[in-house]
Amino acid sequence: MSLSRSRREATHERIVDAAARDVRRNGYSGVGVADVMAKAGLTHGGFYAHFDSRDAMLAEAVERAGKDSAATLAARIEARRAHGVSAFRALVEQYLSDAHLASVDRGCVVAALASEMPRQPASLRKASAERVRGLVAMVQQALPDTAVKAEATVIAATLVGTLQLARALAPLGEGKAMLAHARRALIDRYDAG
Amino acid sequence: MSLSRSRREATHERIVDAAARDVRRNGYSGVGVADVMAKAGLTHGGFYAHFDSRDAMLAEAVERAGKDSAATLAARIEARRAHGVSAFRALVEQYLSDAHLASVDRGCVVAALASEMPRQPASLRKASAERVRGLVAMVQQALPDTAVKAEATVIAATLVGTLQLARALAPLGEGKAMLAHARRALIDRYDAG
DNA sequence: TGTACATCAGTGAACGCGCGTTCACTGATGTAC
DNA sequence: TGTACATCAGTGAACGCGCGTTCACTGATGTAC
Repeated sequence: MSLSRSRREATHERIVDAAARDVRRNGYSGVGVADVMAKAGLTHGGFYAHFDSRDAMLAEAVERAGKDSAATLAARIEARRAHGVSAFRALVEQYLSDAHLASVDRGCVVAALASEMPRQPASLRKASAERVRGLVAMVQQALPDTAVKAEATVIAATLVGTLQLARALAPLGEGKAMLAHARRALIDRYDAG
Repeated sequence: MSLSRSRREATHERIVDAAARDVRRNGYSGVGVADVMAKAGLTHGGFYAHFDSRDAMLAEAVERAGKDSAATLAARIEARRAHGVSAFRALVEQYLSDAHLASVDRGCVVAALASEMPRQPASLRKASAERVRGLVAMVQQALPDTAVKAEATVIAATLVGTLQLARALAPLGEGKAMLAHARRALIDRYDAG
């Protein structure tokens, strides 16, 4: 039984992982049950043994996507701090990096989904809003411990907005310049030291 | 013939108008052919006499939505300038107003769609990217004519990001406070005079 | 001015496909004795 | 240790619905003479 439970849980993880990427790449409405199951190496029939509904899976996927990218970002910040870079600078440089511009499906779930969040059913909205708060908290933590902490929401909004607009313009080449400009503006403003 | 052409054109306008609202309220994938036609007072059968495809209609709808909200915003800015308010302050106060938070379907198309733009087919991406440039141009125009003009993209990103995050958190009450904070931050920073 | 014909915007039924959901079944893993 | 039974994760076919697209047709508007 313990063996079978761990197997079931491992399968569940694989499904959520696949969905966490698909939801960032394709949006809420672009995640298909059969598709996700296939990516997890399964057939679609077994889906409802794992989730009550497609929406329930999406809620888990959003949470997973948020926690994954938060962990990646936190690790990156730590690594750069070890090299003497400030947490805030590391956060900005990572969030607004060319790599983040390109890898939507591994990146920030808020940037990937923000404009769609208000249209989701309640349970999904809730899971999504939680990711927004997570991002704001992360920015706040990276900020030097002064009165600037109050600026966390505006900074988070600037990060998200910049990445989104850069992606919208990306294949046309204007995206990277936009990122570079925003990196400089934010670092000059909040990390002058 | 001139009469029939104007009738056809008037119908076309009605369809695009309905779609311009629906695409902001429901996203690209939330716009249905039959739905839009019904809102324009028609049956769905006549749709393909007006557009080559659903995507072609969406491209027109995005353009229309952008130009409409830009015109509304410009008029609002002019009105407030007549009362001695600076263009930039008027822009920020209008864009980050509680009214704009609530009325997605009449508001900025970039804020309504940004995270979905990279996922659209080429023709739609192009129309959408054009709206991003339009917004940046509008911000640039409202900025006092100094070196700050270069900040237009970051400011546009902050406006878009703030509105989106506020909407994502809106029903939970955190949205309005977020807007108020961002208004103050932007005005203090760029409109201190 | 009036009649016959042509054009054209819009109608409504139907087609086809994708996709979420259901369900009877299979094969493997675990339990009872 | 071995045999019979129970549990359970996963399979694959099928259902039902929404929706984009097509098409033959209608009724009204405009043109020819």
